[in-house]
Amino acid sequence: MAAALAAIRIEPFKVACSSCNLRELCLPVGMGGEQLERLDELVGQRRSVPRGEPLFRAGDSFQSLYAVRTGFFKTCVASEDGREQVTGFQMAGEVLGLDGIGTERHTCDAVALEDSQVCIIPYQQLEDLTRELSDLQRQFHKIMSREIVRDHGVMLLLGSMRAEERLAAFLLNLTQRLRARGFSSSSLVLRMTREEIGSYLGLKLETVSRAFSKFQDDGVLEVKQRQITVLDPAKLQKLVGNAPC
Amino acid sequence: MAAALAAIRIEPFKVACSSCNLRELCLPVGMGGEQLERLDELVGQRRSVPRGEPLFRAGDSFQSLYAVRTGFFKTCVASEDGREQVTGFQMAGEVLGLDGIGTERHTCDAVALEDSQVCIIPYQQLEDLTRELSDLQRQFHKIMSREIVRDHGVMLLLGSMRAEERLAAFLLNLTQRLRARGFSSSSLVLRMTREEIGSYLGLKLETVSRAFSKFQDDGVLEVKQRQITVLDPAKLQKLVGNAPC
DNA sequence: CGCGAGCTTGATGCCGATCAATGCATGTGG
DNA sequence: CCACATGCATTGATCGGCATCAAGCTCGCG
Repeated sequence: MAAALAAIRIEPFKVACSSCNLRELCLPVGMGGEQLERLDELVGQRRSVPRGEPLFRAGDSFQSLYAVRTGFFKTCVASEDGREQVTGFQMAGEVLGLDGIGTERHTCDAVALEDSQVCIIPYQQLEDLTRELSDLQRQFHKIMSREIVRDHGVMLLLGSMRAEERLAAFLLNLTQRLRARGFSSSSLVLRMTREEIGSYLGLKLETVSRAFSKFQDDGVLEVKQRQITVLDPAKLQKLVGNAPC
Repeated sequence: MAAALAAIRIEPFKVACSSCNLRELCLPVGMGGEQLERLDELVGQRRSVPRGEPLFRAGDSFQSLYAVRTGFFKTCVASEDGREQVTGFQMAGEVLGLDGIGTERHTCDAVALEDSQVCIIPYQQLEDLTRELSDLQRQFHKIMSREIVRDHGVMLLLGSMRAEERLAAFLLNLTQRLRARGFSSSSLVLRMTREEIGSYLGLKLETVSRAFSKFQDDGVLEVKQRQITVLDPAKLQKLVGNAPC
């Protein structure tokens, strides 16, 4: 109970989009001057989410979107009969909670995979502000649209790729997003378990593990538990899409 | 060439959302009076798309969204190496083209599965109007959000269901949407081939065919080519989600 | 130090892919 | 009007990739 309360503590101090180093990746893309000031008024609070704790759960009433400031999240949906599917992993600058707009309730769980912080974006106020700032409106719509396109990519992966192709595509996607944030694209630490990767990719954890081992044997990766080094990015790229059919 | 020109002919006469019998399913949900008039100004043109022809293709410049007025569409994405994945089937009242907002180019093909008509919703003008009409803005955001939620559902299906569960889930989804449009939910004519169903569900056409035959043997369905009758909806419902694990 | 969560690796089995043949409806040209 | 072509669907036989079951390993942590 105490832990649950701690999990939803809200940071009282202000954070400014205008001084955030993620502004080129996040909601403020392409905005300047006065627009950024207006956005600063909107996004006034952070929230800390300890590792393993939910930011929100399916069924929760929808009030806000969240921009990841630091840390790493997963989102997962469940069917009535208890099956779970990880639908995405989110890192700094990415937006969480878009699923809640349609029904005014969240439809998935968002769980921190490490100690994280998010910026709270009150949705009603965001809608009000996007009616004034067309650049913000445009950017918000783009974020939603890209989420749809990303989901289509995952469908393609789940519907037509074999296990090793899926893992290769997943790793390439991760390294690409890390590079966009100024991190090395050849060395990364996975924040999620094999089981979570497997759930995302529609595979069992053993299959994920075997694929990692295979990539290591083939000299594509070095794998030390969650510490991954990409030795041969070109070969990894080729592994995605040498269709057998 | 003549056929291509015919495919993009635009109907010159006006159609009004205010008098459309799909308005409770489409963009105008929850709007009345003056708002509907404004929407009528925006959505002024239809376009006919003959069976088999694309409404748009991946790579096309994005200008408009489309609301299906009559007919039936599929959307599909392709990877560089030529694999295809059907990402959805759209019927009357559903919106096509949301994928294009993010990059200002369409990222998937939308193809008519029967002779169809769509209403053209010029995107720039829609953005302008949503800045004035908060009800329209809200509804538009809900449509995008629900598309995201729908995609998550497909991921769950592709990532964790077995063949027969997938087909059962697909059929239940179809009948539900048909019922919402006033059609019988026990008798339906599929507008897509077994191969297209298979692509959507991550299965081969033979597997789809076998699952249909199995359902017929079990007395759940009557299957005559594309004419499907649901004999036992409860059993169909149970087929989704008796997880083996 | 020992426990437990997470990871690796091996052996086996099953579901769905693949290959192949046949059936069925629609349409077309002689 | 029939012969034939064509596209789609069904069904059977076989194969392979991934799931499943099981055992041992690694590492962080109380």
